This record gives sequence, C-alpha cells and structure tokens, in this order.
Amino acid sequence: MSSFDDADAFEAASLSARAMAARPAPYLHELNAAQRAAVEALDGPVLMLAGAGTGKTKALTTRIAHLLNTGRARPDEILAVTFTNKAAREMKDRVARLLGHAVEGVPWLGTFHAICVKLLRRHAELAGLKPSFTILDTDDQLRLLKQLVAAEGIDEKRWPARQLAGIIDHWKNRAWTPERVPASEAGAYNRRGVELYAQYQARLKELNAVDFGDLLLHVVTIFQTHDDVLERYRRWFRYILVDEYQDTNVAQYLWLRLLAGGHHNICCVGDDDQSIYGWRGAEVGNILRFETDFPGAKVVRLEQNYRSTPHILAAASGVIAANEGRLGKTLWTEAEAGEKVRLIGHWDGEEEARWIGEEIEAMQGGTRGMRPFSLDEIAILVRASHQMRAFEDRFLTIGLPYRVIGGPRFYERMEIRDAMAYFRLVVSPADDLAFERIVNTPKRGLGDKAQQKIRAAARARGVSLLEGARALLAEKGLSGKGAAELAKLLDGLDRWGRMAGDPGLSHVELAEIVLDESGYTGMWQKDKTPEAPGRLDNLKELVKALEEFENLTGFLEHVSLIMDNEAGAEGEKVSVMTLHAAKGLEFPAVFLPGWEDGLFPSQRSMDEQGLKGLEEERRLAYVGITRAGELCTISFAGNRRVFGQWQSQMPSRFIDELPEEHVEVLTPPGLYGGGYGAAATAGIERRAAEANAYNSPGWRRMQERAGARPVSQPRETRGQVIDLEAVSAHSVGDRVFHQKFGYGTIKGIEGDKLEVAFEKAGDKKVVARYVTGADDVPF
DNA sequence: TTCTTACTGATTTTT
DNA sequence: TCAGTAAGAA
Repeated sequence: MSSFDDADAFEAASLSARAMAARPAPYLHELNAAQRAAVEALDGPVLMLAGAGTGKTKALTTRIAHLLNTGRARPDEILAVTFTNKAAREMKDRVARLLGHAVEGVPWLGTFHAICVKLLRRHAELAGLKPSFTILDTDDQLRLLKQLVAAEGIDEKRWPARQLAGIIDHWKNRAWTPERVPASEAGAYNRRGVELYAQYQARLKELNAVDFGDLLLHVVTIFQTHDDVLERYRRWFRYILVDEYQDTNVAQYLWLRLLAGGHHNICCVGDDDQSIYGWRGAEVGNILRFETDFPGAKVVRLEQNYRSTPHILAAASGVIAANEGRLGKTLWTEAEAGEKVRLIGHWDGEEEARWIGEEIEAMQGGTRGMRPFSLDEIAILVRASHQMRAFEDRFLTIGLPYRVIGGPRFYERMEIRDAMAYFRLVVSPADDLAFERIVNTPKRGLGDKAQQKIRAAARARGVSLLEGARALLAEKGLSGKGAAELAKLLDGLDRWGRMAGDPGLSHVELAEIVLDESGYTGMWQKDKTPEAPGRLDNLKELVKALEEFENLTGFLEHVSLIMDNEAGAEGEKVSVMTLHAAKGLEFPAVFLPGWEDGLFPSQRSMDEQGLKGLEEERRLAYVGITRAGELCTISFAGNRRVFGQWQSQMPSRFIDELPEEHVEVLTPPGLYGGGYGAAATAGIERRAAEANAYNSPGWRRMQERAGARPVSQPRETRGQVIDLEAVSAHSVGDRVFHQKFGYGTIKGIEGDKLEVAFEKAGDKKVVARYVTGADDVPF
C-alpha cells in the first residue's frame, strides 16, 4: 500500500507546486526562521519543540493554512488534535483568520475526545454499542461503580469506589482492556480490580454508555482489530497535527501511531519541559522517543521567546536545568532586561497574602519605578487549590476584585447536573442513571429502600427503572408519601415527554416547566443556605444557554463533551488559579506564593514518585515562572497552617536553584533578626535566608506588639494558643529536636520563639511548641 | 426517611 | 481546618 500512498503524495506535491505558484503565501513572512521551517516541512514526521511563549499556536495554525493553501490537503483531510476545547476553539479561530475568508472550517480539528466520539458514532457496532450511546460523566461513573462494589459485598470504607475509578481510569489511559491488564497490576483494589473492571465494562455496554476513557480505548481497539477501518482513515487523514504532545498518554499515543502509520505525515508540537500531567497518565517518554518512533523525523526548535524578559527566562532556565533527560532548548529574547525576579519571605501564609494584596494595590498606581499594572494583567499561581483560600479571604476583606479560574465548571455543578438529568429523562425515559439521580431530588420520601424495590422490580421485568417504578406502583408495592410522590413524578415525566413532541412549545419553555413542576426550582427557593441564590442563578443561566440550540436533544449531545465555561469575564480582576490551570496562559505580572518544601515541591509527589515526581514539580515551577511577561514575584512563608496545625516551613529547594544574578531579594536584611551569617552558606541560599520571615513586615509588627505584651503570638486570630509550658521548658544551650529542621542548640529565647542553631538547617527562629528536648525524641 | 452528630482523611484535572 | 461521609435519633 505504500507505493499507492507515495503516488498520492507525488501527485499532491505537484499540485502544491502549482498552487504555490498561483497563490503567494504572505503569512509566511510573519514567521521567524524556526517557525517557518516548522511550517514548510510539510511531509514526513516533524517534531516541533516549542518552548514557552515561542509562538507555537501561530506556527501550528499557519501550518494548517499552508497545507490548505498549497493544495496538499482539503480541509477535511487534515486531522488536528488538541487536549482542551479551548485550545481547539482558538485554533479554529486563528486558522479562519489566517485564510482571511470564511472557510467551512477544518471538521477534524478538535480534542482527542471529540474526534473519538465522531469516529465511535460511525463504528459503534464494532465496539458492541449502538450509535446513540451516551457519554457518562465522572459522577455517573462513580455511582455505577458504587453499585457494583456494593453488589460484590466489598467494604466501601476500606476500598473506596473512588479508588477503583482511579485504577480503571489509569488502565484505560494505558489502553488496557480487562483482558490486557498485566498480571502485575491486576491485583489492585483488594485483588478484585480486573474482575470489577470487566463487570463495569459489561454494565456500560448494557446501558449503551461509555466513559471518557472508553472513547479512546474503543477507537484504538477498533483500529487494532479492523484493518479495513484503520486503512480507510489512514488514507483519509493525509496530514496529522498534534498539540501538547508531551501530555499524551499511552492510548492517545497508540491512536496517533496507528493513524500516522501509513504516510507518517505527523507533526507533533510540544515542550518536554512543560509536561506536568504525569499523574494523569501523560507520558513524557512519548515526546522524548519521537525520533525513534518516527525515523527520519525533522526536529525544529522554537526558541525565540516573545513573552518574557531576559531575567525571567534566565530564572526559569536555571531551575529547569536541574532536570535530567531533557531534549534541551535555550530560550532567548530580544526584550529589554526589565526587572529581576523578586523573592520575598513572610512570617506565615496570611502575611504572604496580605503582602501580595498590598503590593497589587500599589502596582495599580505604579510602584518601585515600575509602570502601573491593571488587575487583568496580574495573576497569582498556586500549587494546590487550598492555597487560594488565603488570597480569597484577604482580597474580600480589602475589596480587591479577583476571579478564580478552574474550580468546579458550570456543567459540573450539582444543580446543573440535576437539571440536566431531568432533561435527559424527558428525552429518553430509559436513562437509568438520570432516573437514579433525580428520583429523590427534591426529597420525595423515596429513600434507599424504596429505590431498591424499584431496581428489583425493573430487573425482574427486564425494563428501565422508570418502567419498573410504574409497575411497582401499579401493584401497590409502595405506600404512603413515597408512593404518592412517585406517582406524581411519573405523571409529570409522561406529560413533559408529550410536551416535547409539541411543536407549539419551545424547548426553553419546556425546560422551565420541567424544573418548575418537578419541584426542583422550589427546592432551592426554600433552601436558606448562602449558596442557594447562586444555584438559582445558575439554573437561569442554563435555561438561557438552551436558547442557542434547536431542541433538548441537541443541547444534551453538545454538553456531554463541552464541559467548560468562561464565566465572570466582566470587569478588571486579578486572576487566581493553580499552576496547572495556568499552562498556556500568560500575564505581565505573576505572583508565585508558597514556595516551601513539602508544599512546592509537593511532599506527596516526591513520596509517591521519587525523582520523577520531583522533576515534574520542577517543570511546574518552570511553567509558573514562564507565565510572567515583565514581573515575576516568588514568595514563601516560614509558617503555615497545614490541616489546621501550624507547621514551620523550609524555603523550597527550587529557590536555591534560581540563578542569583537574576533575582532581587525584597525587604533587605539588617533591620531585625540578624544572626544568619555563621550558618548560612553563600549565594542564593544565604539570600533566601535573608529574605525569610524574620525580616518581613509581619515579623516586625509582631516584635513591636511583643513589646507591649509579655508573650507574642504569630497572629492573634483564630484562637491560636501559645503553650507557655513549652517556652519555659527550654533554656539557652539546650539541645532540641524539630520535626522539619532536625537537631539544634538553643541560642536565645524571645517570648515563645526560640533562636536555634540547627545542625543541618542553620540558624532559625522557631515557635517553641514545635521543638522537643533532644532526649525526648522517641526512636 | 431524614435529620443530626461523630469521624476521617486530605494535590494537581481534562474530557 | 473543613468537607464529605457514615452511623445513630426522631
């Protein structure tokens, strides 16, 4: 078949030559040399190594435009995959803009999942499904698994269904069907993992449903077992483009290899240094191995950065240089040197949030000789979402407008899912998962027992839950309030189902009637919790979103894959988000708080993944720094409340990796707290020590307060109790042990703070309650 | 059945 | 700390 393909390629080439001559390509002149090379290498495998801010999307979209413009492929012969809907949308827009005319678009440009849905609907029967299969969200998936686990009599406390969901997900990411799970892993989940996985797959088939992982898994399986189908698509998709290749998992990798197997016209774009989804099944190895997988691959490096100043780039490079096994890139820029990366230490997390709040307020008017920044230009990027709370609290008190990016998305909210379950049930009464979700929401007196009866009735007759419930009612299998309410619900569903067929009634009106008559809206109106009004607003918004669709069915189909929303865009606001959510974004000014060992790099990551985990954390640091255009401020706190307990923190090891000459330490030393000379080492480490908590305004304020009171405490808020016993239990010269810093000798006592010369960690001031006499340490 | 109180355990997240 | 769950009380 390769000779056939070659002939095709030859014909395309001569066509393209003619097309090129006929139509000039002005867009090429807007590219730099590397981008242009990546765009013009149309045939054969290409790996575009695109560092942060190097114009990756520009190169990718121009490449599509070039393929079309040179006549290499028709729009529907290009397969372009992304990970998120947002990225797909952006690419579509940019391709359209590049071509300068309203093309019909590139139909096979989309997320892995969206494209797989399209393929799977065409070939559903090869996976034992009907083309009308439904796509389960994680909620439905979990409910299903809980049922299976319960039916097997497994103690869900010891073996949470959530864990099983994670395991199955992991297996699907590796493209393992139940039969293919290797023996070494099959014993997961109390030795029942594979067995339950197989049961779960069987149940999905019964329900004519798939989960997200199945979308890829089924398509890969179909390709692997049906040569004719695979061959068809290999010929059809003449050119393949892949965005964020470093994030692909095994299943996605196999999918791509299968499709590119014929012509090898595959262009993968990615950055091994920005691989931060290993915990979700992404394999950095895919991108590292590209040249082996596709011999003769052309590798193009995009290294000119258009986003950040040299100081920021140098700081980022310094950190990432500590990783092993990189493909290697050297980012450079023509931008002015600008500000150095700023480093500042604080007494505790709240102090850190306060300082950042004050700094942002000052930045709006221009401070420290810098230009004024608008709030939209500023972002705070944290490692873990719970860190956001301190900032939200602070910003609410000072009235600083902010927006949290990430968090539960619109279509994942409880009330939206409930409402959609009602719609699903109106459209398809046999949707058992939807029935289970809303049968007792709002409360209808149909608890566990009643639901079990319904399930039994349905199973005995081999019908859907809804029909089972109807039968159960008919034979008076239920009584009291539950029976009456259930009858009302069934009546309603029948009525709404009939209304759905009425052309005189719009689906928007129908939706309102359903939510109203079912009592669902009423349930939230009666609810007095503070979030109830917000939920009602969301429901209104949902109904509004319906207007854009022809009917309920069309809406539901659309929603199952598009789970994102861009709400709250109005007004100038500071953005707060996790480092993961920030990938692909950029802001002129970025704050990176919480750089403390254990938090960032995360202890868990290091415990579970070892060096691999640490390196991924380091890439996360790299992603964080490279989000900043002009100003990057890294900070850490000496103390932080972790699960309600105060803990002393050590500055992140990544701080030591920042190249000294590109960092400016804020809050110069020498005001208070000295005594670091002896133990502190040279370079950045010393400066990290100088930048630490004891020089911060918070510490100074505290020192001042301490003068007025016999005993100072970190913050007088939230009932922090100082253990006076602990203070008096130590005296100068004692040898003590500290959880974080190890052994040391007390050099001085100041209120409840001890100044300790630690053997490993150097001189520190610590809260007395966190040290024990060295002899008391149990071993 | 549902409301209340005690307990447990705890990143990162797209589709 | 706090959210989500699980067993007891009304």
